[in-house]
Amino acid sequence: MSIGADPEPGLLSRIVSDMQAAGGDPLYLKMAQTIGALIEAGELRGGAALPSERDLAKAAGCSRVTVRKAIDELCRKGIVSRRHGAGSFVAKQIDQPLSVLVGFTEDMKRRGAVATSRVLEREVALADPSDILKLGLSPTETVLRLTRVRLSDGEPLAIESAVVPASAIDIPSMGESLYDALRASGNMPVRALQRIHAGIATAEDAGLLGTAPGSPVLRIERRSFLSNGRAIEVTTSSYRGDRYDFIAELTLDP
Amino acid sequence: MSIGADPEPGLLSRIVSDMQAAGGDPLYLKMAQTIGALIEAGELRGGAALPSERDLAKAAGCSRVTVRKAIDELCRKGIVSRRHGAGSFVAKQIDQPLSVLVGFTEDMKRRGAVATSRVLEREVALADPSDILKLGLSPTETVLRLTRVRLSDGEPLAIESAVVPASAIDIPSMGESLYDALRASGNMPVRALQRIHAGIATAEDAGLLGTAPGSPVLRIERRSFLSNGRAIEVTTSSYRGDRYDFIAELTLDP
DNA sequence: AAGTGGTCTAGACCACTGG
DNA sequence: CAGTGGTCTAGACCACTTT
Repeated sequence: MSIGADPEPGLLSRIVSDMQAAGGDPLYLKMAQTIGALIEAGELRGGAALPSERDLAKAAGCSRVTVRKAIDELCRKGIVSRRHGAGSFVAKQIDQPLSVLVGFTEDMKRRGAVATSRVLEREVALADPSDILKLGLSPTETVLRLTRVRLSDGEPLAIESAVVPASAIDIPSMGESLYDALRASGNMPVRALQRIHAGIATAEDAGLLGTAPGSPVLRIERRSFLSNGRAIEVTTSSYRGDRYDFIAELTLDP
Repeated sequence: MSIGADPEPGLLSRIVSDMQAAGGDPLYLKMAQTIGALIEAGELRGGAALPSERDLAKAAGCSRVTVRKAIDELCRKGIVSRRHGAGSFVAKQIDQPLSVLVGFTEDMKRRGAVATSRVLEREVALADPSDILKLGLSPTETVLRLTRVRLSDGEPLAIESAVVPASAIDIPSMGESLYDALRASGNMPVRALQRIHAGIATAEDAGLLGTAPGSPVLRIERRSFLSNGRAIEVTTSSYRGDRYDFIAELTLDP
């Protein structure tokens, strides 16, 4: 037997004992979280074998169906892969899927920078026709329009203009992060579509971004949706082409 | 009862009878395909209710677990959404998730245009250090390097340079489409990461794309991977900023 | 209260991988 | 060959929505 590919001895009991600690989640999620934590903590290296589904079920005192749901979850996140007839293994390349729905603040944090911003415009106004169309509003609704220069480690990186229905956030208590405010009011989007194209900085863009007019910018229009499919945010941004890359993941089977 | 939200009468028998036709796939996939086909054919509109899981199981003569797996599949693709305690419904906005892994030819087809190309360079050569790094090759391996101007409906849209290990395709039989060749040799990637940023056209770019030097371009570097995680393709492209948008989907939970 | 999806069980058989 | 994941069953109870 090739030792490297076999489940680490004692792994089974580690998983089961750690699992007791988890909260009120369903059993299959607890198991997925427990195994996921062991992987993220580096205790299970890439390529390491998980215990077999039957062993996990026996040790955890649950059915194999439940174990399968737990491993399904880990496969969905891409941190475990299955091989029919062979076993389940920790995925080798934990290439962070960077196409995750986050706001500017979190995006910068993930890139190891600190986000700040300078507000250019902040108003509550009647939705204009374009907002009505993109957000699916009624013509009498009001929106918060927030235009900011976004800075990364103190350097201007983007001009961002966000529009959200005024009813979706508690404006007085809102801080720097729009997404924190959306989350606080239970309106955090779960999905977004981005349209990305290349443009060149206008004189105004250049002044705000500290670049030369005619320099390249990445223009991004983001529409974000709640889990019920309702649009909750439209943001248009212009990023400095020389300082920002957008990373997208594509998959074969949608 | 609100008629619009109830399952269409006769729907159950439609699903079950159509299901018999499907091939050797597992039962849950057959059911998912059958329902998915009804939705794509427009027979089930957005918001329409599916029959309950118990009804589907009874009508199809299978267990509810199997029905749930079928509906899981449809939910994963985003064409059905569940509401606990209420039912399962056809998703309202079948906003095609456009961030699907396809080559230029298929991308243009989906946008309703015809793709052609003009080959600038086509050679089999030793992998250079950059290829070795990005594709994980050994220094003695050879690669196919294919540089083309890509045209959409006859107009230049992009300059694309692809590198694949020579061992991964049958070069003599290869046609216009690199992805067709990869598929034919069983090396179709299932996943890719794209790095996208904005740039401006050099004089050479401009000449090939038929634009002015200094006009905006979208520079895309794509690395594609097989299901076993091995890198199979690196393509760098420059798209005309005025004629191409990249569309990406972001989700909250990776 | 009735009906829905969400979780879970304790089995079973099949298809595949590996020694 | 033994062991693995892949599919499937016939139930059960819980949590939630709707009427």
